[in-house]
Amino acid sequence: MRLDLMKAGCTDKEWEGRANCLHCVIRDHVLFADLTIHELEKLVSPIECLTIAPNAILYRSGSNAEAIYTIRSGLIKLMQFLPNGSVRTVRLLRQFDNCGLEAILHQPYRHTAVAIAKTELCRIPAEVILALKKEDTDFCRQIFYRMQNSLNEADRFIIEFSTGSAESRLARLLLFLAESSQNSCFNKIAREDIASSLGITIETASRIMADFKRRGIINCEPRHPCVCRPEKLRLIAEDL
Amino acid sequence: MRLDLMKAGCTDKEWEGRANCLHCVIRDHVLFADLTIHELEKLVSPIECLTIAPNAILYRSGSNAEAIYTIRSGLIKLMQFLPNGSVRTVRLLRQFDNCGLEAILHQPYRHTAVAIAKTELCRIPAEVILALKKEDTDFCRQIFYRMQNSLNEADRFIIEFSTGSAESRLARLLLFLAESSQNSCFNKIAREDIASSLGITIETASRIMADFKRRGIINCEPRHPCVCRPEKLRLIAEDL
DNA sequence: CGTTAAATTGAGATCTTTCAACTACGGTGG
DNA sequence: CCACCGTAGTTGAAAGATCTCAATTTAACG
Repeated sequence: MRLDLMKAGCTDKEWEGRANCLHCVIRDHVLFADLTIHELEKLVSPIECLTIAPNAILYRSGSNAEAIYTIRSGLIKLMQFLPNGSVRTVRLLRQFDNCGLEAILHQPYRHTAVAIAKTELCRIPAEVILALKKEDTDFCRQIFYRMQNSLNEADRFIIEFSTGSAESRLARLLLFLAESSQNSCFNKIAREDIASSLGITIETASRIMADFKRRGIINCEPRHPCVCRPEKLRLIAEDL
Repeated sequence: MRLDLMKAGCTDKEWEGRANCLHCVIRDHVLFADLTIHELEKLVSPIECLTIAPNAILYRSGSNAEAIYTIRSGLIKLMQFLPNGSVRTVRLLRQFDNCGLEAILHQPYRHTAVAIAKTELCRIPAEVILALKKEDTDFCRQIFYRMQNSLNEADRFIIEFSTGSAESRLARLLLFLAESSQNSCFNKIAREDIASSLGITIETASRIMADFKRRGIINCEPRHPCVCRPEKLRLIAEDL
């Protein structure tokens, strides 16, 4: 796997590789929600939007954390390597989620971040955060909020993806993946990613997915997103 | 179980129920490490130290978060209830750890916090934090640091206590419990707490503990802390 | 269309749970 | 001091879940 960053305009194609946070479509949800247009204008220059392809590595565990990221669309996994050589996914990040917050504390990245799907993100250098923090004390609240959100997601990973039978954990994962879509569908996800997210083997993940298909709980046509039945998945998720 | 808070002097017995943060023995590790004595004096009054007994509930999930806590000694579990009625421990907190950081964001507590052992803690009302944040922008850094630390611990819970066989998870838990002591010992812990921390059943927890005793890996005399052999536990922890 | 990686499936071994019975321990009250 | 009680801990046996390893099929991609 190699780093494969493709720069892209933030919202406007003409601004290739440069952020246009003033007109950003997700601005209300991102880090600068509380800032005035004026404050924003001074600081946006070093911020860039980028798009990374599936399997691209955003950053590596242990490397120098120079920026934090906000996900605009797509799916990112945060992985951690175990002493015995295996790997565990500890977080799945989606739209509005943040990663790399370690950068604010000048600590090295604690995970390896890899795109599962094509992902668009905003890259905010640590200096920008530190500058904003100095100028605007209320800006801290935004960071608190982001960190608290990460903690929520971490708890959710323990509760939903690391508790109960493999079948109910997988049901919860599919519900999670389908959460953001209106028509209960989710993009293809590798069995290996399912397995490392749930702490099970690839074979078990495959068997349960096959079983869900046979029972008509999910429907995955090649080249298309999978469609699922949330009511049925919820029954399995709660072990009823 | 009922709330059983016993107030105790912070460091000086004469200050019963009131904090004496200026002379606090763990001051360098706690939230106010970066503040001057002068800044501290103005704010310590509403802070109190308290000691809670085993099984005492520090706060309940969903209740109004009015204060954050720093643990001075002891062991606290953060629990979360599942839709199906069972319960999962998502964090084990020890000396220097914090909980209830939700208070800073005026969010309700997200866990139920219960003492596993007799625990001493400092209680810092949310207003104190907010006041300090206003006066001292660098104070935010301390909060960032605490939150980042909570994230570390959450990841650790996933990696160490929710990954691999029940045996290696339990070995990692015992290493965690013995971590702070010089002579590799840890206090008695209920099988139920082991089970809810590792996502296994009480019986499995009991069987593995019994097996560890038989193999001479741990030695638990009644009325005494357990003594363990970290080298052996590490081999099991890493599945070698 | 061929090549390669990913996904699927089967069968047996191993691990974990379940449920039930039993034991040990720490109080409490006589 | 001891008998009693309730809770927590232990153990056994069988069922069920998951893993391992190997073989096979399918899908993806140039």
